[in-house]
Amino acid sequence: MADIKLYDTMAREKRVFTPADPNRVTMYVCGPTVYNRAHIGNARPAVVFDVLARLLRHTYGEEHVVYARNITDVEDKIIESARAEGVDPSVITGRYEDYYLADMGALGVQEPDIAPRATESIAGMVAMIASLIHRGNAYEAGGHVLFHVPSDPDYGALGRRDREAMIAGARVEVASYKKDPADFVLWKPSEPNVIGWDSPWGRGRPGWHIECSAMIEQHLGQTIDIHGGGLDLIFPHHENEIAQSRCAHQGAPLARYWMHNGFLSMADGEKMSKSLGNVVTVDELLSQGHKGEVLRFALLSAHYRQPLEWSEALIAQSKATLDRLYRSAGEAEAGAVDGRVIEALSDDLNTPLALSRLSAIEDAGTLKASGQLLGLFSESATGWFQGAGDKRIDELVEARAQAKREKNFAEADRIRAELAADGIVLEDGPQGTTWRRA
RNA sequence: GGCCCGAUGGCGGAGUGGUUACGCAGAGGACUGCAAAUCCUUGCACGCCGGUUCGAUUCCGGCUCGGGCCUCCA
Repeated sequence: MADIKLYDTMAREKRVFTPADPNRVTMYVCGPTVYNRAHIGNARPAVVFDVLARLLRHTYGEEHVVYARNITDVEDKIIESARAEGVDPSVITGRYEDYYLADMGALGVQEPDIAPRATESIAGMVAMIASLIHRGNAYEAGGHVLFHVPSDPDYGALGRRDREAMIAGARVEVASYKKDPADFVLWKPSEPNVIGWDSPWGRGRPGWHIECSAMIEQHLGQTIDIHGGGLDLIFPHHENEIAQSRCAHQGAPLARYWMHNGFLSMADGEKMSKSLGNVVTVDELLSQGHKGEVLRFALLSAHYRQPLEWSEALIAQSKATLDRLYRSAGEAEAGAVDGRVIEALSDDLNTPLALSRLSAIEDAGTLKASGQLLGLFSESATGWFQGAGDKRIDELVEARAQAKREKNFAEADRIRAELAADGIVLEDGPQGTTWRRA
């Protein structure tokens, strides 16, 4: 079995991946806060870590990988949305969770083994917060419970930043009840009309970071193998998760490998983000007629740590390449996965290299299996090119064949043009004519 | 201001101390009634300036440009 190497953000280098227990490889990825539709940038980590999960399953066995991706369903933006629509927050979260799963599913993302919701782990959060208070790492102030950053001498290791820098660069006013400017919220009070849970510190709701720590503890254990997420989560989110979990667990590290995906940018080179308003949602792209698998291919065409500029040209190139791969794979049954593809993926998930190696595969069955490891070839070539069958097309194709037999090329070309107007491309081969949707 | 990352041919994008993937697009050819698809051929790329070296796109330093993070944005 080839070694898998992963770039570990903590170590700042590629490291050979050795799970603590090869029979139970654990991975946790920060999932969505469900208050709006996922944009294509949000889809990158879902797709990237989906590929990693597939690779791990292929390497360690289907039953030996536990992949969790959470749903953050309590958060102030959710509360704002619910208030704006005049509905219960659960209406918002239920709706966007469904959308999220549908959108990711369209991109060929398999559902993780566990998809914990924050609201279902409140008890674990309360227990962890109580433990942190007990150990002197957290304190109650002004109705809040705060993590006291100076109580953790190792704070800041992931992002490599010292507290002076963090404080100097802070963009937000420091709340007066904080003992230290870097302290962050574990629990905050909820007004009577806001969602909340009873706790030793009064009715309130959890801060963002404690959610992940508690869900990881509950579902995967104190130390997991891989923790993933977007680059922007390194600080403060993952830094805070690390501090909370380590302090609550007598120094046990939260994760043995930290992985972070780079960002998508738009044509102007700027990061795609909600606050900049330059987002395009997965749903919009699908509505424009782009196939989910094409979008997936586009997302995988750059290495996950590299920036990727999202553009129409990228989508078009991805489609052209995928079309050709589908032709090569044809209707073949999946065979064994190509070793060179595994090798590429095993080298820190080098998907562009893996994709290029797909082109070099001779055997259709090997190609199909290898593509499927990347989440491609979700359907047969016929399904890919034709979609649902169409009797009218079949009739026109037959009529054209008749015209060709009669050497009536004018009529044959007229029919071909008629179909072309509907986006149907004809291909004459030795076994007759086939058609596909362009 | 602090920290970090990137810079490869028309486009996407690997990789490497010396011979420079692959894909898309383009060009030429074969095939085709014409196309499409396919096959073959083709393509003066490694941001700038120094350094190390017999030799650097690849290592080191500086610069320029671009991007990201700096309290809840994947």
